[in-house]
Amino acid sequence: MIPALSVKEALASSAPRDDVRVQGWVRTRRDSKAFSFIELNDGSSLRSLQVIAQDSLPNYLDVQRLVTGASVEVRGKLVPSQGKGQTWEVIADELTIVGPSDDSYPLQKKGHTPEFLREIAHLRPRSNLFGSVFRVRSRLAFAVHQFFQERGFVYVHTPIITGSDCEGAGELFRITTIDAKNPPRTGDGEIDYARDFFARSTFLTVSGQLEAEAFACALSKVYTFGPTFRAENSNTSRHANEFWMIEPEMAFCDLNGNMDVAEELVKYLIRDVRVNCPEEIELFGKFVDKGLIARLDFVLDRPFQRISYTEAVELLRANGQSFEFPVEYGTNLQSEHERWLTEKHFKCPVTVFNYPKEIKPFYMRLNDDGKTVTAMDVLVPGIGEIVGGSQREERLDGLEANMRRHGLDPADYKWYLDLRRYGTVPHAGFGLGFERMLMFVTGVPNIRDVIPFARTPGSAEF
RNA sequence: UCCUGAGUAGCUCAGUGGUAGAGCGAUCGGCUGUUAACCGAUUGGUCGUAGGUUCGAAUCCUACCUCAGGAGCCA
Repeated sequence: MIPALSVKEALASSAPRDDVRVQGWVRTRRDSKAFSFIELNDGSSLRSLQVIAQDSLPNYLDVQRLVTGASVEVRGKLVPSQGKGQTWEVIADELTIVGPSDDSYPLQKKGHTPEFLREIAHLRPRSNLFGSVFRVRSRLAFAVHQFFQERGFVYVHTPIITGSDCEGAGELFRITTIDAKNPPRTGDGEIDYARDFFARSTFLTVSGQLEAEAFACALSKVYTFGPTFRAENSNTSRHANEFWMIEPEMAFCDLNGNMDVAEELVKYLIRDVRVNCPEEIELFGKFVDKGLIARLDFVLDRPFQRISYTEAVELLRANGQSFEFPVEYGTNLQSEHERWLTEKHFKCPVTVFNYPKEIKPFYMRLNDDGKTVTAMDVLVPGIGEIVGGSQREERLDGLEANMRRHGLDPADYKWYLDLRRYGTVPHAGFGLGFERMLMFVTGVPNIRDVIPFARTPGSAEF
């Protein structure tokens, strides 16, 4: 049997072919006098392949009953199309109905709302929009690895199950094999996790950063790319409880180097998708966000705006713009403030750095002013924070002091402190939200629509 | 978790106290190298759930559920 051709390969053909085999799902079918047009899609490309099924086929009556959603295999000739709209089509010599469908198939030829498609998450990749989103997702993940591998970074698989329960990166999902109906108890009646599976409390990771630091202090430049779990009851278009995060960590690197890599990475990813997913980006520009392509190109063309937290606060206050929440030094910037900076004032991605130490986690390096730490956030229009990172505190005394100030016991972080005890080096890293990056390059406004099967509060059906 | 809004046919929606509607889809027929085809007919409903007000509720009230937008948390 001849090998099957993907729809993408068939459409890219440079010459007619006498004998081809294609497989896929029927997007739509139209009857003509003596034959039937079938649009065949196999997800290899946004476009479908037109198949001509003539009434001379022995199973033509069955072919005429084919409805959207059915799967078929076609053997025939790839020929130049007589009609407009496509260069190639397949004249079927043999059409096998692999799996029929029926009128209860929920996807129609017409457009559906993303909210409806979310309810049929198992079928939505068969739509143009979601097929495109997930092809881009695959390409974007590849580009992430390409970026780091080209630059000599080592990919590290940090653990999914972790015992670090106080990183300050949000609520955690507990991992346990304890019988909820009959848990072991300590003397004072509390659940005794020392008798749990790992002989201690364990959780799904909220960040691979601490482990990545250990590897950076050995392999110099590393990155992680994997799932992350936060048990936050967040109900927004840009939060999910399971998401993927990219976390580079670099030894002998300071805040400026960190900001350079973050900016380079974001631009690299945009450029890669622009070049390698042109049809998908065009679709998003047409049906999802009319300003998408102009915005992506604009971001590629100019440097990100860099501004210290202090300068940002001054700028926001000086502007006289009335905000719902007041701008005050020492508090986190509100979403409306970030939006104003990226969308109204600079109209491009903005990297804000050197935040007050009170509002940032213990591991960030204290600046010489004694008031700020080397934090940096990359904010992008429409989404807000897409990158969060810092130069890490590499001085043992300083790190221990930070821990105490945050109410943490240094004894719980012995291995992490060892990194400062033995051959400490300045190092820095950041986290890039993979889905947020995907939202940015596709223009898709809801994180639930860039994850195959999204996990959000009250929702884990699929 | 808080604030706001919305749940009516498979989908998108109209219907503000008096017989449940349209477009699309689907089905059947016609026409046609068609391509979000076209023409005609047919099909289609616990009006989110449970209470309440009223002679009468899709419509007014209460609670709950679900979804969306915004806020907080952050990636």
